[in-house]
Amino acid sequence: MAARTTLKDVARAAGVSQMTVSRVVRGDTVVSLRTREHVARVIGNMGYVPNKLAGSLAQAYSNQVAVLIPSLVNNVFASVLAGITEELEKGGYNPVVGVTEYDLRKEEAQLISMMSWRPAAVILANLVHTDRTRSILENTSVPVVEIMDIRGDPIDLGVGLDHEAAAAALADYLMDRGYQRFGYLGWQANDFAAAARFRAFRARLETRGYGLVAPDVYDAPPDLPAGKKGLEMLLSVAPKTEAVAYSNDTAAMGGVNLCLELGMRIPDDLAIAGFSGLRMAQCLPQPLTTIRTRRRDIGETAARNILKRLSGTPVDRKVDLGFELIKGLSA
Amino acid sequence: MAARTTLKDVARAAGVSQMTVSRVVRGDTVVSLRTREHVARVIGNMGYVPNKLAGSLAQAYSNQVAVLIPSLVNNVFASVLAGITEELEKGGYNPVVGVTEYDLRKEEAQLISMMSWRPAAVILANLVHTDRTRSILENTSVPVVEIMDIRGDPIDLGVGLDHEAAAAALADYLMDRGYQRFGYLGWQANDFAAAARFRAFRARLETRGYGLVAPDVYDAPPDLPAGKKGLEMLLSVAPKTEAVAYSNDTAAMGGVNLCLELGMRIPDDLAIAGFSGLRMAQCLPQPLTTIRTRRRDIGETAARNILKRLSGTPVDRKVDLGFELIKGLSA
DNA sequence: GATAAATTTCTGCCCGTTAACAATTAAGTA
DNA sequence: TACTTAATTGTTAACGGGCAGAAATTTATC
Repeated sequence: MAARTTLKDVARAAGVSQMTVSRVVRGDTVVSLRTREHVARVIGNMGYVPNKLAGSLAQAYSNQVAVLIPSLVNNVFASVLAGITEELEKGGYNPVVGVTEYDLRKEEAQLISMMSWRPAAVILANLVHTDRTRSILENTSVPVVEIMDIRGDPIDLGVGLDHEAAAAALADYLMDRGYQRFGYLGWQANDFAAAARFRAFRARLETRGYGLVAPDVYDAPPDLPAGKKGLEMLLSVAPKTEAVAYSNDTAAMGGVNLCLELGMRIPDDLAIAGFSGLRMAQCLPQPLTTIRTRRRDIGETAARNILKRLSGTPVDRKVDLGFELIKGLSA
Repeated sequence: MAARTTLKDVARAAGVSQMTVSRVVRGDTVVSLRTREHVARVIGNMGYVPNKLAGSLAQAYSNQVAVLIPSLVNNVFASVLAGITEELEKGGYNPVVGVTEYDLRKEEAQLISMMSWRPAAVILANLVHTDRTRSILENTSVPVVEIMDIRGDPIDLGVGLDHEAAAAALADYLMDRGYQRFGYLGWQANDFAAAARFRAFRARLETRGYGLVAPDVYDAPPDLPAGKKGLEMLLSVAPKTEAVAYSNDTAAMGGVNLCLELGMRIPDDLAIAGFSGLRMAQCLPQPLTTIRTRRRDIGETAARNILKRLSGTPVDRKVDLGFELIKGLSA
């Protein structure tokens, strides 16, 4: 409503120079205690809020960190973001979130938009980007962290896990358990990490002489209803399937639900495995067999490494947080 | 790495004036097509990204919208945020997200931090805030939307539903179905909307002569495991409970799971109701009885009203998106 | 070729803040 | 008292672009 009060206004009201007010705002102790208290009081009375646009412009530096994630509704990224947010806050930084919807074009557009705010760092998912995105990231002077997937070379820093190794581990486990006829249900053709898992899973089966009865990658959000429908379709095509691996726990829960409805026993009639290790899936009547990833940790580590880098501390270029096979009762 | 390229650099490289480049960047059609294309090409080659700090500073205007939500991990807010994000994008605005963790102090701190970026608008949850927060919001000239709960008077704009009415409707439904011994499981004492639902639910029971066997509001994230444990505790205290209302679908699913494990039949041995209408809960073997709220719509409407307001179109001060009682098979 | 219309440039000044340097004041010392 | 030294406070010039208005240039029209 009212015209914003600026440094100048405060300075005039307090009878000091703008520079002095600026110093007080930033808690610079060179200002004498007396003036500091005086100015602080005036600031309080006038309800002055410093303008970071101007501040950052002058400093060529901001406390905003650009975060580009594929989806917010996906619990995995929500956790990652929660970790990022919490850790960044400790260093006085704020995340600015952009959602890419697994679309590299949108990622690029979002990145450009965010770069124009001169963020202090960039966090984004996976290692696959458009040429333009790469070029921008390679030429920026701020830290860049690529999270989730760490196969391959990060542009600057990387934090995550080896999705192929994880998928292979799951395949091995299922084969070791004696299953022979496998199905795979994955979604989002452009979720590169998920796609990599799918390929690695199939490849591992093949190295041991097995294969997929009906490999399928649809293009729909991998949620519970999709998991249910997907399994229905799979079973209609390949009714003798013994074990189904899902690209995602939520979808796997849909599969479990379908079995409950159809009266199929898990894992005897059909074994089901997921990916992520959502707590929720461990609360099913039969805890889900799945791969636990350290989502929150990934976010925290990414943020922590940014803080380190910004403060000049050396940082590991690549952090593998690993994964854990949860041997549930569903497979 | 390289010193940033600025308008001036582009102008020099393209052999035109800064003003012309500036016009091209902003898509001003007064520039001839030829020059526009030429300059655009140079911009592309040089990887120039305009500095919005400078632009916004000059214009006292930004395209960032501050969004303060209680939690990201909670699917409800993730959906709301998805709606906000998508709709804001259409108008060329970007959300800057802050998480308050249901803490009014954090909300205040986040708000102050965000206001210093001169956002074009503010979206935050519920109508309860600290005095300082209220005062900041009342004195700002930008649109403010309070979402989720619309009982009471919004500071500027409001979009959501009447949580008390929703809880009362659920209570009525359960009583009409003939249940007599009710339990309630809610979490997060400082989730004001949830608290209001709890009170309204209990109040409605009482107006018809019923009551809660063991009212409980814990302080933990209301997720599936919590819903399971909560029900365990409730049943140990009040084994004869006939119907349990949860403050949240996710937690309710935990209750359903416990019943499955214990071999209790739903709704004969125990009726269960939730709140939110998550799609996931409709995929259970027995779809959950619950209240469907229009989460995504709330986000979209909030964002749309901001766009309207910013473009000078008149806007409804308060939008009630209502709710819908889903008569599932769990109660 | 003259005149009007469409483009493009130029020149300042402003946005609100900060870094670097300069100036002032107070305190301490010989 | 004069002279250092340290502690404070002030001044100036960016930071990168936007906007305004007048002047200069090019292009189109008759």
